[in-house]
Amino acid sequence: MRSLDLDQLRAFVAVAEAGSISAGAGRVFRSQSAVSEQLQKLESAAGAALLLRSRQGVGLTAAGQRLIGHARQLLALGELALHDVRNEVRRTQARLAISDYFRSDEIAGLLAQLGRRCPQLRLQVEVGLSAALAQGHAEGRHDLAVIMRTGAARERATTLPLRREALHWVAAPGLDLREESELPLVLLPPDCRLHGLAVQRLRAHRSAHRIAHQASGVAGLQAALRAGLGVGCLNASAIGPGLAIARSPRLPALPDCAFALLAPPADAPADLHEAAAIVRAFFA
DNA sequence: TCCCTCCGTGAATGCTAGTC
DNA sequence: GACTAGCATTCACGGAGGGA
Repeated sequence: MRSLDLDQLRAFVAVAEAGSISAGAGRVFRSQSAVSEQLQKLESAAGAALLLRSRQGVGLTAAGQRLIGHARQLLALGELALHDVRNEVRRTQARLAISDYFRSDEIAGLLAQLGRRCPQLRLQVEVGLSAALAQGHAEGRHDLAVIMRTGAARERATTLPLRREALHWVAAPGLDLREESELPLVLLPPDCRLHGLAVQRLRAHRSAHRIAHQASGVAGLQAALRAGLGVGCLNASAIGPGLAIARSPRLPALPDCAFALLAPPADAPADLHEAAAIVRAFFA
């Protein structure tokens, strides 16, 4: 009866994450040839090819993709077992803040991945407005924060770019704005960056407008837009079903927005830096 | 103590993509 | 086409550990 060797699994995960046997070998502090042989033994034990080898590096086969999730769980379980028998309690509190404009289905996927790959983390998640989250991070109330930015912002060493998205005017499909002397706006409160941006752009464009509905969160904002209460401003990935991009000469062009990660400080526990790396990889 | 097995290292080798 | 860099595999060798 063949069984899986934890050292071989560790090498396998390292190689898969590094993208090559050479790079993976460095991660497990072994020579490249030793890791190559470990992988061959693991494949022999598994009875299937796990890696697609090429001169540019390695990728995962279908079997490898199935195994890697189990491998991570087994390694995490092994760590947990060791800490248990040594009577060590290793739990790191991770206070994660995420912009409300970040897609909720992606938040679930991100948190699931963090839970799988960092089982020692005790996650505490807050979803809110980016300005408040950034302030919370600066004041040490959040360890990591995924925030949305519009326009130029002062860069800090701990600010890591994640991705850019287009901003759009959004409304229920078929909403007719021609009858409205003032554009009815559906926005979050004034401390929301998109609220300020939308109003500023409309003023510069000399488009008359009024706040028709002020929602407390993006879900409420989407619901109000779907109900036809007016036109709002959303990033591309937040335009959910039942909403469409609104086009009118009265609506000025909008800039792109950017999601960024406010990472933990350099002296933070290694678990938090690992979590930050996972968040970045999630966006890659 | 000897022998065997396992595992790791380093050198040699082969292959491919990129560069000049 | 020659050269180089980067990648993988193979092989010889040595150390550690276990059994007789």
